[in-house]
Amino acid sequence: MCGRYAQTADMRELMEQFEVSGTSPQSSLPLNWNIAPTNPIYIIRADDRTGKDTQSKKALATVSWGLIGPWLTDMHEARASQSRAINARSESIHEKPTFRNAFRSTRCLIPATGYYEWATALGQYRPKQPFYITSRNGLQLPIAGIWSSWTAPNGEIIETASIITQEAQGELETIHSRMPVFMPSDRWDTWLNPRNSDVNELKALMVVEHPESIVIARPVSDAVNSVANNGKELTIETPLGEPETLF
DNA sequence: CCAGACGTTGTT
DNA sequence: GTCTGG
DNA sequence: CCAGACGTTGTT
DNA sequence: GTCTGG
Repeated sequence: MCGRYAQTADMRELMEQFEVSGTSPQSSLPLNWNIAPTNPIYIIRADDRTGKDTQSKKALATVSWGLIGPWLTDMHEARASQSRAINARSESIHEKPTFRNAFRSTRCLIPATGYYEWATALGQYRPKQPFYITSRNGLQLPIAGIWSSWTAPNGEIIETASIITQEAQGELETIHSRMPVFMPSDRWDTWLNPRNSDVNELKALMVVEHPESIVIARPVSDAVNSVANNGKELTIETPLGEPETLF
């Protein structure tokens, strides 16, 4: 699922919606309607990693999309690892070597203006028909994620993040079998607090009744397929082509 | 013991 | 680094 | 996630 | 078919 998304808000807007009172990046990211794996992205995380901060202040940060296996030592392998670890299954995230440490200690929210989903071959839509999925209330989608820090051989510190997924529900199920985990605002502080490391409690936070009810999916053109394309037009609703094979 | 994986999605 | 498979 | 490459030697 | 790059 979520392998491409849009982030077209400025920092001020994100800091408002996510109540960021801690640190924030020195410079903002360019508006991007076609964010691809390994691209720079915004995340919201606890300002104080130790969890000693009782005010649970939140920070805005920029990281690279896709976690790096913590045992890796080679820059090239790290890059390859990132492309393969952009999504973490909520069902198994607590036991996967690539994700488990980050799940226990460094969770985050990944804000998305909207994300793209391509229809699967066996559904009711033309295979690869792209959809743009946004929040019904016009706010940013608060996607549950994890982040981690990796030190390259040359000493460079690379921070990365991955999106957590779950089984698709409701209407989204007709497009694709997976969807992101959306984190309700009343759970943000608990989710982000590094002191919370109980696997069962954390997994419970990812379970929401009718998570699909907060979003709406609209078909868009194939232009989004190529990462070379970028712009508001990628998100404009486009009529569906012939939905089924004619016989 | 050592070697090899370590991830997700979707699928003929 | 740590787990799984052989 | 999709698109595009998938190769070598020698060199303007 | 499978990997890399974006």
